[in-house]
Amino acid sequence: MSLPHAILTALLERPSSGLELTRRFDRSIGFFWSATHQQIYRELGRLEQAGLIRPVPQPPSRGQRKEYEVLPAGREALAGWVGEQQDPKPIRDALLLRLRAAAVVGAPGLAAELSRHLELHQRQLDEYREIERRDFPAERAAGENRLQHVVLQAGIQLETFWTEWLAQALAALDEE
Amino acid sequence: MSLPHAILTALLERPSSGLELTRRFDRSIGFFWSATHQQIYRELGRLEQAGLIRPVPQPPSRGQRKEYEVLPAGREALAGWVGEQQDPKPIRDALLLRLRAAAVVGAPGLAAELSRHLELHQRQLDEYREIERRDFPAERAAGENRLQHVVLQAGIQLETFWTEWLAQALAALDEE
DNA sequence: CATTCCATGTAACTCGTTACATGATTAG
DNA sequence: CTAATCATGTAACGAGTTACATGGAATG
Repeated sequence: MSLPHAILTALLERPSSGLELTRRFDRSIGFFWSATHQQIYRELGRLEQAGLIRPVPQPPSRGQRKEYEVLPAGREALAGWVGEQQDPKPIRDALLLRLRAAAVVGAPGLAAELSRHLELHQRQLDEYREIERRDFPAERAAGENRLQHVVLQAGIQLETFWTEWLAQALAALDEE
Repeated sequence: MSLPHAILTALLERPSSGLELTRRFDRSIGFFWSATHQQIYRELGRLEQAGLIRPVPQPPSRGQRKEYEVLPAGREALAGWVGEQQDPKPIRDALLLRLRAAAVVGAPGLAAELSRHLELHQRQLDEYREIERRDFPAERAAGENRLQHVVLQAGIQLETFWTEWLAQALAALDEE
């Protein structure tokens, strides 16, 4: 049950319409919780139904955009969720599965696929590093956005892991 | 569409009944692709329907266990899947989301939760290391199970990342 | 013979994905 | 005026989860 809370967080950071949310779920928030516009509209409906958000009364009418804001009940629901106990999800990765399958049925073409993934992860890593340079310059490291920085670092370290591991895996595949 | 291929891989490694598969999905295979017995039985039905596996003719009747084995068509389907292009899934992690939410609504109790996760990941890491020591002793590193070892190393490195990052996150949370 | 465990399933639901629909605004 | 794009949705499906059902085998 994370999507509604992802949306509540996003709306607290800034009230938005469905499309704006969709855009934001392609960038910052989407870096660790992605969602399509279909999911978002469905969830906005449920959150409004549940009395956790409401459409903000509009400046006379700009097209048909519907801007939402979080109600006090929504903020409380989010705070409660943040404090819950939730066990980490076990790893679920198709690439690892494919490597294991390759050990049984052979691996033609897998090296190319690993290289491709390596490049994709490298690109993502570069993007995160760029964001870090822009948003968290070294000399005000202990600011109020310590938490955001730590979240970004998780992304950086995860992508670093993938690039390093994929290089290892390629080396191992070479020796087959 | 990974579950059917996970099952095909498992059955190629060793023909099994539904319950045996369930057990194996709690251990080795489950370390990167978990599944419940309900999922497994449903998928076994589909795979049999599709002509990719079949129940192996039974030694007169041992209870009601139904053992399955992979047919040639199943092996081909698996080999094809291994060679496909599949983009890596973006990160989707509720804990990172909760940290971001905590930056907005506050974080009472989050430190305790991070510590708890740290301990869980540490335990998982220890388990992987134990498996590595048992199944991949140093001096025959270049054997035929190079690929299995590389998969296990992914698990080890991922858990290592989490333990290190959680320590950082706890430190950051402390300074709030 | 009652209970527990083994073994295989059904049913109902939620979440995420893919394909499609519809009306309003803007650009050429 | 037409086409593109903005913005909000609906519908159908598949994968995963949770709760429950059923019957045989083994144990006291």
